[in-house]
Amino acid sequence: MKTIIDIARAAGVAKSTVSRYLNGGSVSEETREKIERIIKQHNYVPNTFAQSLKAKKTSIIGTIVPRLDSFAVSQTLMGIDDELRERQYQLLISSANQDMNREIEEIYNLARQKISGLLLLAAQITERHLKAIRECKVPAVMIGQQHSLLHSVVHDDYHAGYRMGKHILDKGHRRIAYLGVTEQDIAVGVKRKEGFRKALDGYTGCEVRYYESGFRMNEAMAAAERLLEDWMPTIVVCATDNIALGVMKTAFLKQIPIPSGLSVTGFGGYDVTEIIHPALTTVRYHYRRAGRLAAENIISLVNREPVEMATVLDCEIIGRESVDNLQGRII
Amino acid sequence: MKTIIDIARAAGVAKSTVSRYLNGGSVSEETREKIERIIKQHNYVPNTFAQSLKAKKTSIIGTIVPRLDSFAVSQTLMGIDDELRERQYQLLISSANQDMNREIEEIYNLARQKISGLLLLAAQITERHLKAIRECKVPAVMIGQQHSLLHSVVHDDYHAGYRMGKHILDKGHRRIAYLGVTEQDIAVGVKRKEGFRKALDGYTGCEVRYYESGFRMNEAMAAAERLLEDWMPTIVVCATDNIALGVMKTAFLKQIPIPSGLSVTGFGGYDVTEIIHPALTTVRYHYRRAGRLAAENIISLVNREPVEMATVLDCEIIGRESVDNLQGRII
DNA sequence: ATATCAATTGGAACCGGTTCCGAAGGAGAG
DNA sequence: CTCTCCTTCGGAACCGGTTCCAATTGATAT
Repeated sequence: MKTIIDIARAAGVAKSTVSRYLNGGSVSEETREKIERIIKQHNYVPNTFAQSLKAKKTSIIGTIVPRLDSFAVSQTLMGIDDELRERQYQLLISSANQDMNREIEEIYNLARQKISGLLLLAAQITERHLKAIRECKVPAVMIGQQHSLLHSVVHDDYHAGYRMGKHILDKGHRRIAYLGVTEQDIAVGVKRKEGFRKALDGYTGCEVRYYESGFRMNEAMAAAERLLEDWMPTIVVCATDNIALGVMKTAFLKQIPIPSGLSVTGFGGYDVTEIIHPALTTVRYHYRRAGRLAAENIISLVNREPVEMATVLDCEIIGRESVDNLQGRII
Repeated sequence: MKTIIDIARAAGVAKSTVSRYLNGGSVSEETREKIERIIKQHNYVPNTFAQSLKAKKTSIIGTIVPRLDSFAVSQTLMGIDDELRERQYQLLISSANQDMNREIEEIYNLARQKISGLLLLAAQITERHLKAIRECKVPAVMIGQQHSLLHSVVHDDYHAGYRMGKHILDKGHRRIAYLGVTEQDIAVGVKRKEGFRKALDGYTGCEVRYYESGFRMNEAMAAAERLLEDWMPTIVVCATDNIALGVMKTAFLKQIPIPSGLSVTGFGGYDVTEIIHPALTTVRYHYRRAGRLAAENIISLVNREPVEMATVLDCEIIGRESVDNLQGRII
């Protein structure tokens, strides 16, 4: 591998001159051309370590994700990748594999690699997260969750819940089950439910019951089992698409036709929701755009430009076949 | 940030001694303890750039993937991550975003970062891939595709096809459509089909027709449309789960009941295939294990240990509801 | 007591860049 | 013609580690 000294020698100049050429310092037209030619000829590429060693930082943005096998995560990553690539930053992905301790570990780990910014996709932000970010003195942007002390790019979960509430009311549903998740997850467990509750607020002649499930399919199926034994609503509004898929599966197994016997909705806009039959009514989130925006914001932070604390992305209802229109029967 | 000199001064030794302590050289018990205490106290961590600069390599394994939003890819990555983490290697993921030029670019790019090994998930291996790997002098392991000049970890696509063929014959199907993909993709386009063909070989009273589709859902739906207008088989064997999902969707839209009106199968063992209704008969591939093995192999290569050129993983049929059993009717 | 040897340690060079500083040379002003 | 000033360039220090080599020390063998 060629070094800057080889180039300098071949060009008959000092290595500081080559360095200056590379970094846009003042170099005469003549030497500029000479160096350029020689660099091409040897196809020389500067050693990134030597550069980073002196500079004490890199152009790497570290991204910690809870897991890799999730539609939301991979879409978001693609958005991040798009933006970073255009802006000449490197993306370093690190999976915490659903383990919060590892999330914290990875923050320190990435800091060791002198990443210049951190993007964090996490379900919860704890004191330990904050401590790690503070200690590492690394600019950070959260995606998907909001926190008063951190910059973030979030989806408008409250409105998503609200719109979903209005949507199913429009469709004539009045016996409603809401299958949510733990309130430890602010975005999914609290905001969506609050928006939903608000939409139904003051609606008389409307019965709503709230249930809770885990995030995984099999937990959702078990929860659906319990729910449907407890009560028979006309619709189950699920806090995520995965939960909705679990409910649908349970309904199929119980020979309950969807949507005529039971309507189901989700949140997320996952690809599969369109593929399955009947297609699932859900809320589309703009993951990819969120990733892009987060990448933009972290770059701004790295360059010490001002960035608003929370960037909120809108989302939209996608009405599909999994919700029956009861309007006719009710009137 | 503390440097090795701070530690050396605080411990009253030379920095070479501290370095020796860190790298397991000969250090007396006494100084060992002293240095250990001081390192903990300052919580010092060596600068990775300075280390890599001298060592001229890293403990990073670069992985190039064609895209991030694929079940197979994310599962494989998780397997790679598991193994690398255990073995103290770092994983650097790079997405080529379905663009082959970018695959090549990324090889050079990763080489610049002095990765010590390369894992490559790609649909095709061209001369340019080989050239890049050769030029960068980086050990590489391919995943999912085989090539005579490169180490690889592959799934046994031929047998997968063969077993699928036998399976549907067992179920009594004799009017069979095979919906494949381009033969540029050796594993998916050629191997699966060959195994399948072999299974049906010599079976009299059996009509098989071969069709081709793209990899994406909407291409699959269009292909299914043409196929079903052309001919009405009892089963469509699809080269991937995604294509199978497209066929199922088309069947639903055409009001053809599955499996009583048409059976469908896929390859891949994607999660969704179990969730949908009816659940899809498919072949389960061990992506995660493939990732792990590839990681193991690349580490061996990095350490100049011998590794067999091709590691082949078995896969298994998962018979589910999307295939009707015609056996009774035929007898 | 002295020669031999292994274990331990410090000093210096090195990895491949960046950056500061001062010198050289040419152009324009007085 | 001389004095500034600006542009261009080389030299040297530095970033934070690793590693080679030589020196020191203490123990063992002779």
